[in-house]
Amino acid sequence: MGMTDRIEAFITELLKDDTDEWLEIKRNELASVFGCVPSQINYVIQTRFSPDQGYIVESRRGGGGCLKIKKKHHQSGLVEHTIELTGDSLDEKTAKNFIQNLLKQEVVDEKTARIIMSAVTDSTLTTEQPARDRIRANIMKNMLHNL
Amino acid sequence: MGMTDRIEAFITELLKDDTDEWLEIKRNELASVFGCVPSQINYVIQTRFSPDQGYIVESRRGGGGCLKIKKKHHQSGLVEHTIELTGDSLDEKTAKNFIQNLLKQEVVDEKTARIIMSAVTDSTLTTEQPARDRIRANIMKNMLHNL
DNA sequence: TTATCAAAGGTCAAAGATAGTCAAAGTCAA
DNA sequence: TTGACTTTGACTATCTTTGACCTTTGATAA
Repeated sequence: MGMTDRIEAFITELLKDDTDEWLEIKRNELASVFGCVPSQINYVIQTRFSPDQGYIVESRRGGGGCLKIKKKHHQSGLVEHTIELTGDSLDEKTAKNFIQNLLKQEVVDEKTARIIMSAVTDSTLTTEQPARDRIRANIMKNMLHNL
Repeated sequence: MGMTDRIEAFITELLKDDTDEWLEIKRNELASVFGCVPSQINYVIQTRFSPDQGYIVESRRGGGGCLKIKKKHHQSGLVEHTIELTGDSLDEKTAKNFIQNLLKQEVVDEKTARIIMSAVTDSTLTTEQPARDRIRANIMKNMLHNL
């Protein structure tokens, strides 16, 4: 397991406790704990704690600055929320993030996630853009409705 | 016994232990153990651990990347047969029949059938023919491979 | 008050680490 | 000999790690 995965696991663990609260971390501090450069933390945040993956991140620079991370919670249910976010067009990467998020939140199991993923990857959707992203959005929404 | 057969045997042996778990291997590492080029591992995977042969393979590139292999649990000849029948083009009515048949034979449960159906109905596939039936076939085969 | 400085965090592109693809060359049995 | 299967390696795609340089903020000195 690489650096990024370890830092991800660390943050995820911290977030488990603070349900619904902001988790505050110091970028430089965390970096030195893991023995990596500070900008690696940004990479972790960008690739593992994006809005698509159900997180909100804010930050403050300067003295006493920090990163604040929070897990989103949805009143209307994650599935409905994901359908809304999908809209009329959906690219492959975002689709993947959505599915991973549903899996992480245990809304779907691993097998279902894989089946859904297999229906919306670029390798199966052989149409030209922008039709491809529109079809992907359609398929995604339909499947989610039938969860 | 050639290289490919030896690598196949090696992986099969490893899979025997992890029942129902993902087996993780490093492509480059395995290649150097067997003293072959890395791409030989891909050949082994393609010819010996394909979906048709009952395996699911995923992978990650980049630092910390790896191959993940898993033996599918419920091997049913019907799934493979359906994949064959699907071919390169599939109309809606036939798709529906296939899914109902899989359901009747209890190869898939109702929820899974519903999800698959929702991905291949005409109402989601908004492309013009004959592209529509080709995409439908793709989606169908991909999903079946991941059952 | 205002200029300046130090202490955060942000950006981006290059380098590094894996895996994938494809076609040419090699091998072997019928 | 020929055709199917195997082996190789050059080139490609993707993900991660690192570091130089940039921006923002709060504190402090003038």
